[in-house]
Amino acid sequence: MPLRTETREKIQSVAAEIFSKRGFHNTGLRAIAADARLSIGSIYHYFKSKDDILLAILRRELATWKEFVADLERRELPVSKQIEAIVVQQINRIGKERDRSAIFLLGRLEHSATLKTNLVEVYEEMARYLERLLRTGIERKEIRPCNSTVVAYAILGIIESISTRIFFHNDKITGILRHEAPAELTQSLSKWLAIDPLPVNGR
Amino acid sequence: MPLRTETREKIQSVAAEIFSKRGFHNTGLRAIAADARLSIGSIYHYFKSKDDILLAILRRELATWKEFVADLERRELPVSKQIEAIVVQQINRIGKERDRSAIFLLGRLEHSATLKTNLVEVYEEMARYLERLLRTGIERKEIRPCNSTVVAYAILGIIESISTRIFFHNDKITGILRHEAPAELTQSLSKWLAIDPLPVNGR
Amino acid sequence: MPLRTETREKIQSVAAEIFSKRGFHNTGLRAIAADARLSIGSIYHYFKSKDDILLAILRRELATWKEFVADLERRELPVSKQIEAIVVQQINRIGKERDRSAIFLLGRLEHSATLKTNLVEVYEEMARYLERLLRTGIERKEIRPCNSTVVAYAILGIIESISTRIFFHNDKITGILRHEAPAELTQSLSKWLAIDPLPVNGR
Amino acid sequence: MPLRTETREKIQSVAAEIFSKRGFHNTGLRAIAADARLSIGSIYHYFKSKDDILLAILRRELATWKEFVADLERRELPVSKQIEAIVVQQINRIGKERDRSAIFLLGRLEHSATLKTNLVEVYEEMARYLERLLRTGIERKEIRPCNSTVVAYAILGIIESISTRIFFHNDKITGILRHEAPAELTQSLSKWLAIDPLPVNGR
DNA sequence: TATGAATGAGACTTCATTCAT
DNA sequence: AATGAATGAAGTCTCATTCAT
Repeated sequence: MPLRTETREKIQSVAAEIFSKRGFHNTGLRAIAADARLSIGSIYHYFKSKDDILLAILRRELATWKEFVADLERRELPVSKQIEAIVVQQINRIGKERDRSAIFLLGRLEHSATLKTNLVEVYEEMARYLERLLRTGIERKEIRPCNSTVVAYAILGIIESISTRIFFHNDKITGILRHEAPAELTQSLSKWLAIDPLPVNGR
Repeated sequence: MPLRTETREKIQSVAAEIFSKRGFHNTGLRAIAADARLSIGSIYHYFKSKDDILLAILRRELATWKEFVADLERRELPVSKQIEAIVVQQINRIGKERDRSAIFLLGRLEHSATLKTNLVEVYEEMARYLERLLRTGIERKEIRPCNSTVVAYAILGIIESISTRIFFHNDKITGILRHEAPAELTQSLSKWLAIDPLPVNGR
Repeated sequence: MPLRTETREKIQSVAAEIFSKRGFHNTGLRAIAADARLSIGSIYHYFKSKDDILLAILRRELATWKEFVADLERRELPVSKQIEAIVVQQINRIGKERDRSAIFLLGRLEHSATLKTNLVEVYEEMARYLERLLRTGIERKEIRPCNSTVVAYAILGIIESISTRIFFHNDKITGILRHEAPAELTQSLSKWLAIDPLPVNGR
Repeated sequence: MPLRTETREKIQSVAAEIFSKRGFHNTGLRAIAADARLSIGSIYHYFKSKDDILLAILRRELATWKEFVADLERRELPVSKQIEAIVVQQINRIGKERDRSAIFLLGRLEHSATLKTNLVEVYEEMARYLERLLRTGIERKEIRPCNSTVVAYAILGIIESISTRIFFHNDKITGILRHEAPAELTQSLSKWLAIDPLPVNGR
């Protein structure tokens, strides 16, 4: 018999999947209840509102992200490797864990004013994290001096765009992105952020 | 007395602004009617449904984009300059023409299944265009060989991410992005896509 | 074709009748809509919520009451006659204008916290009015000195109790109350509030 | 370990308090369960429905009332003293025993059609009792001839109105009513019901 | 061309009640 | 005896759309 926790997680997973695929407003509680094999009423034992479900999903996603980046830091990888790892990991997760890779898909959902703050905060928190990472890399001269704010949002945009494309389609391009994006982006990022070679011999 | 066309455009502009800001589902026809100083009934003289308004907006946006890129081609700029122009122009439009810069904001709106196809097509059409452009650049040896599909989506993601951030907020970061993103991204793209220097003296 | 105002009044009257009879919480919008021969949705053109309907009813009732007492004052009746008139008129209205005699039936309805304030205020306003009237009577020596606060609430209670009994039943007692309460209460009030006769010749 | 009976009484007391304060429909079983420190399920061991709880409360209140009036009769007080005692005692109980003074507050609660009969019966039973008492007083020439039905409902209304005002508020007026109502009403009732002095000398 | 009252389907949510444990 | 997860009916409310004027 499912424990409280299991049912809650079930609802969250199911909702994450449907929200990601169809959007928040296009997903009725009927659909969530049906997929979770529960009555609509039951959902309200576990979440106090539909908004609350989305918030729980986002909190879980954010926690996962934080664990992941904390782990990267602990391993004391060079900054460029950390960024690479973040990009590659997010892209690889899409499709493998559809219900748990929603952070980039949900963050931009249409939202009530109440939710907006929370959703935006998740995205902003990731941006702040990347910014700090970039600045550290610049200080340590591991990457070239660049505008960390601009580059942070650019990197998030890349992840989001490619993740979304993979998530929502299943065609030839999906395959290309899934298989080739990690290598291409690794190379792109390395060129993008590489320290400029010293001019050997100024004119 | 406004002509049919003017009223139609008015509705479109008003709707583009509100859809962008609040989302498609969070925007009722009442709100559009109020902002356009029209009755709800009148809107149905110009558009056959709410979905239809969104479609019209997207078609207009796509046309604008096509004109813009056609112009770039006509001027026979080098590929890297064309890409640069596309990125910079989109970012500069945000905030200046809120009601006409919606393409990147609307493309990711939650949508009914019916609309989904159309919205995605716009995004895909832009991706296809960038892909072709990149391949041309590679052929002409103006940019380094890269996976044009991956890079195309990456560039769209960058534009989208930064545009969105500028559009929805008005804080210090907004300022940074607005003023510094064009230069930073120009530089980033140039490094990213630059032809690898010939190894001076192969081993 | 009914004007906006007529429909609004229709809803109000219908709702007043049902609320009075069955209570606020036991009355669904379905019932109001059905009795008003309208769709549920339509009701929301005229009232922004179910609470709002109740508020509108109370405001109308209070206005009626105020007109009535203002008229009494204008006619410069002695205080005891005014009180008598108030009591008798309220009792006579019950049954004649079921949809417009709701003030004493609605004031004590179960209510949301939001409504509570408004509902209570109506009742309190009537109490305050009676208090002032009693004090005036005492000053003018038209009625005996008494605690105007206590007596004001007592009079309201009498009206409420008898009105309610008439409203909700239709039996022998209803008839007795309807026909005999005015005379009995007139006499009762006169004894209750009469100036004590001077002891002619104290033993 | 609480005995069945103690738990049952606990539920009843808690429910009486909340029903009185917030109303029947505004009180969920969750609230009762929480206040009684019980699970919702448990409540259904002691009462077969929410309605049943209210009925039990009313039956208890009615029993208390009957005991009280039986005691008055046993003491063979004059009728006017009995009425006085009833009025004063009810008013004094409010605030002292919030959970057991509910009869006048509950009697007018909104109720399902099923409950209506029962609730009304309690009120009617009190009215019948007062009527009989008044008629006895008239027969015994202890009080003036009056319409016992009308006066019975009037007295109930007075008690109800003042009790309610005390129960739901806590302001200056609450204090006035609590402290001065017993004396004022005692005096009022005595004047109201006093035997008319014999005309000394006809004509 | 323009209006806005009217509609009805469907949204989210609450809650008394049941029942397996 | 006690629990609380699960249910499903009913509640209030929103909104795109229609249509008589």
